[in-house]
Amino acid sequence: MPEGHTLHRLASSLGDAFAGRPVRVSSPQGRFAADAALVDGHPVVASESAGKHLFIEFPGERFIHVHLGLIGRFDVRPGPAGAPVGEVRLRLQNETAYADLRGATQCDLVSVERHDQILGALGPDPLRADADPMVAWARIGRSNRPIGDLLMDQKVLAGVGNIYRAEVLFRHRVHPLRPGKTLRVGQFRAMWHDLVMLMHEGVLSGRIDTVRPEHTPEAMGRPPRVDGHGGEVYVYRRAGQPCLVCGTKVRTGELSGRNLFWCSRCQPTFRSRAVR
DNA sequence: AGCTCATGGCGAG
DNA sequence: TCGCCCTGAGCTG
Repeated sequence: MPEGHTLHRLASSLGDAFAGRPVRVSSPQGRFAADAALVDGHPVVASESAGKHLFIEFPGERFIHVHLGLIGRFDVRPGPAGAPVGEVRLRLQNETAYADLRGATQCDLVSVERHDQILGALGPDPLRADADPMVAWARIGRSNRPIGDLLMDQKVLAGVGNIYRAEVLFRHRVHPLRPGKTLRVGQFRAMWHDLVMLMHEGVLSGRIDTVRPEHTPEAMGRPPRVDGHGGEVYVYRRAGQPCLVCGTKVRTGELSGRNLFWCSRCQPTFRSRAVR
C-alpha cells in the first residue's frame, strides 16, 4: 500500500471526511491515547502529505504525524463506526465517517517546528507542484551510489517506494545498479516527469499501474495476469516470469535490504551499453 | 499454532 | 549490514 500516492490520497480523503468539523480522536489500542486526548473534539484544520509522511492539522499548530512504514494502513470509511477490529492505534470519527490507523511506524502529535523539520529533510516529491527535480539531480548527478538506492532515499527524492522504483527504472531502460553520476540529466528529467505522471495516476486510481497499452498481456496475446498488489506492472515481484517486452526472465536481487527486480535485457548495465 | 513475508525506516555495531 | 519495530495475510503443520 504505502508509497507516496497512497499518502496523497489519504490526505485528501481525510480532508474530505473531517476538515472543518470537530472530530472524535481516540486510540483503541492505547498507544496514542494520551496524545489523542489532547486534540479530541477539536476540528481538523487540514490534512497534507509530503513524500510518505501524513499530517493532520489541528488548531494551535498541532499536527498528528503519521508514517505508515511497510505494513501500516489507514482506512477511511463512511460512518458511523462500529467496534474497532484488530489493533487500531488511532481512530478519527464523526457522524458520517471514521478512519482507522493500524501498524504505522509513527503516529505522534507534533509541533509546527517538528512538522517543518520533517518536510525540510525530504527531497522533492513528484506529487507536489512546488517540487524542483533539479534539487534531486544535484545529488544524483554526482553520486557513486546506485540509482536504485538513490530513488528510494527520501532525502534525495520523496514518495518513491519499491514499486515505483522498479517500474520507472524499467520504463527508462536503466539498470538499478548504475551509479547515479552515469545518468545524463535528460535521462533523469524524463524519469522524473514519468514519476509525476505515474504517481498522479496512482493518486486517482489507488493502484500502481505502469504497463503501457501496447505491452499489456492482452495486446501481446498472452493470458491476463493477476498481480497480488492490485496493479499491472512490468517487473515488480515478477521474478522468473517473462519480461512483458522481450520475454527474458525477470531477475531479482537485493539492494540495501530491499527486493530489487529488473530485466537484464531491457535494462543493460552501463558497461555492456558502452561496449555494445 | 507457528512461521514468513510485505509497497519503510531507524539505530547499533 | 543487521536486527528491530509496527500488523495482518497466507501459507505450513
